[in-house]
Amino acid sequence: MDPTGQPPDVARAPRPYHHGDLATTLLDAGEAELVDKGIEGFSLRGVAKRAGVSHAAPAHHFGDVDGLLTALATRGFERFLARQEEFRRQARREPRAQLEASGVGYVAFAMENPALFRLMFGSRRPDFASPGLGLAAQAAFDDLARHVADVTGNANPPSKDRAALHDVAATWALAHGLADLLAAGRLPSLGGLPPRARNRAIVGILGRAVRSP
Amino acid sequence: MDPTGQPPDVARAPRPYHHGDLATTLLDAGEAELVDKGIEGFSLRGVAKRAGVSHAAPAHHFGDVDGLLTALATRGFERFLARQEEFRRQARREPRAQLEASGVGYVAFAMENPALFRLMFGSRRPDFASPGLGLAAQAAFDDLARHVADVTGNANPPSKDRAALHDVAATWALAHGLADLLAAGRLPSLGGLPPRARNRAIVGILGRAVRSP
DNA sequence: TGTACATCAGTGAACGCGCGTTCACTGATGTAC
DNA sequence: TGTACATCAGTGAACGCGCGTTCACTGATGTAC
Repeated sequence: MDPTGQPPDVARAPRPYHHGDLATTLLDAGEAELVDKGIEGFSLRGVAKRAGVSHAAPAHHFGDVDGLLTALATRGFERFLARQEEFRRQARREPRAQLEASGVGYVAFAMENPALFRLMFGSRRPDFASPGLGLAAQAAFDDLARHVADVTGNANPPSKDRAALHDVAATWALAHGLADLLAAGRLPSLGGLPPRARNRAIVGILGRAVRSP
Repeated sequence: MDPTGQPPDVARAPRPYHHGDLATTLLDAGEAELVDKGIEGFSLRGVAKRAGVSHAAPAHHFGDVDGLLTALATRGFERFLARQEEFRRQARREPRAQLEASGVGYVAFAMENPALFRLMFGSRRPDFASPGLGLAAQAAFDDLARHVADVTGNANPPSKDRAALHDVAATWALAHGLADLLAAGRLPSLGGLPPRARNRAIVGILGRAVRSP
């Protein structure tokens, strides 16, 4: 319990009329709302309440509720890529190790942010036709495809080359399937392992997707 | 346009006071509602309207809205298994061909019923602790695990044997990832192929999950 | 440095709506005798 | 075969609620001169 007896998310000092960075605060509050209520129970008023702001305030930054969800998904894809990069930075430079690190990061992100992952991959509410979200999602795909190509040595675009398509589809599907099942709590015998053992298992499984040339 | 000028889902003859099989009608209407509105826009009143029945009627059969969603997911898992069996029946008896057919059926079901698939695998609203749904979901997993074991020749339970766990996790994740991505319209270069070519590609990809002994 | 003014960001009341659920009811069906 | 009665299945009105959005407003900030 907070010793002042105040709820921890209420500012002690009188908050200035202007917030400073309400957009970011609202995105953080939106993520918390997603975690708590799921996409199905997500509401603009709930987000505003979490942010400690009147329920009409978000409109100034995101337009309507779908605008906020689109922004949340966009930031989600950016973090998704960043998480994969983090794992790659700690891995050997060799293409295979880099691809494995990407896959582990893919799955780790989903397990760390299951509600956000669902918004990004399992909801129709964000506007994927909006340029920001469209580009962020495409960037994640392109990044994975590039790392697959580095391993196979096949630089042809998947849309033109059947082998390239199969390689990238297999890798993506394997990572995505593990991510989705583990985020949902399916596969408990894998998800319940301690993190290091789990990541080792994931690397072993992901290795089946593509073979080096 | 219907030549009688009547909406096709309105009965011509006065409907008797008792419906006969309202439970099934409501499940069908629920699936249509899912397809149209998604899980996020799903409402009991919408389902009742589709079924041509007062909005209080569903309570007699399913209790509340979550009861209906749980029943929908349960029937979904039963159909999911049945669809895989259909593909297996048309395949060679050899274990590898049977497993491939299961995977193709897994993906086909998801592409044919994307909204239902999402309810089954991507929503927290159905009550997975209810015996009916719990058993139906477990049966689907057990079925897949059995076919994986038939291919690998490893009969140890995945919870005890690491190799068995990796094999079943890899197969499930690969099928599930393809299903989820294709159902969502991601992977258009694969999803856009004509059905026969698509299934051939899926078989090729699924084959990477496990190796025969 | 001061002042007028435009713009921006957040407020709080109000709106209309669709929702899930409850409730007393009524029509239909099944069963006991 | 008839009748009384219990049970079942569906109705329609009513409830209270939380929602997204609109709106006139006000406090704060930035800028031109």
